[in-house]
Amino acid sequence: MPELPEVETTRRGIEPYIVDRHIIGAIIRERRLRWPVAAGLETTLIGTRIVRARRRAKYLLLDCETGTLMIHLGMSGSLRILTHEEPPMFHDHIDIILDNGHFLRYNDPRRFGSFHWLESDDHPLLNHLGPEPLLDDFDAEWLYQKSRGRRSSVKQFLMDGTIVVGVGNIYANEALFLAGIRPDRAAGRVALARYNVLVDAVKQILSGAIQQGGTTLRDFVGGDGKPGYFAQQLNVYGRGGQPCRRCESALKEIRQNNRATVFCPLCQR
DNA sequence: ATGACAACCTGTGGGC
DNA sequence: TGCCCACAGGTTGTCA
Repeated sequence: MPELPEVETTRRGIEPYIVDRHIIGAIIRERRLRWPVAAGLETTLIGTRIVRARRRAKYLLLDCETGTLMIHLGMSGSLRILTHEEPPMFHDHIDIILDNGHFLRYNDPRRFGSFHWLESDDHPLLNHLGPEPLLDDFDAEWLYQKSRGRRSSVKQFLMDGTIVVGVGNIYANEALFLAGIRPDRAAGRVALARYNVLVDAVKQILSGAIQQGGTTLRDFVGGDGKPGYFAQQLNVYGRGGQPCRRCESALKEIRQNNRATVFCPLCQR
């Protein structure tokens, strides 16, 4: 479920509890995630110290003295801090035990997430990622240049991780609404000036969602176990058939590449 | 190179 | 109440 704001919320939530802590143990109850968890990971982690918690795209990168633990939350993953030991609940697949008695606990019903240990700063999964949407190298010129000749929709283009990372289904819908662009318009037929508006919309939506602690639809919780509050500010996602907040006409819901798309046929062109 | 689609999973909600 | 189907916040790999 997590998109970039939810991953960033998680990172900020766990960071103060894990940075500068030594890992004294790890319990892996279920190794069958998106990719199988490496057999020796428990041993690899023991004794190392976490020096920093970074994010790249939707990956959490826990830099340790001896390497980097790369975590993806998939569709249904969450991480939280336990201040004391608690019996594992259903789908609590991984615990990382810290030297202050705290636990970092990973829960993931659908098991689309992943845990990788990186010896260097480099992994194939990180190699072909596009720019971070909140940094300056994500701009209209980049989108414009990458989109020329593309016949697929601008929404699909925006959700392509080689173009820009971190924009999932919710925020793609929201950003396109804010920018006034129809999601089913061909990416190659959006003018540079409109990509300028879209870039601003993406940045605005994502930073707003981070400020609100992410979007909780049914079960997302940040590192502190609390839900996010951005759902109340969604303009289109999950509102098919309901009135547009801007012009009151009925929002249209369609399906693009098997994902729900909602837009206002009047406000978005 | 691009694009469409299946695949990996479990849980939930709606319709009947 | 219960069953079945569609759908859910992601991403990769395969095939045309």
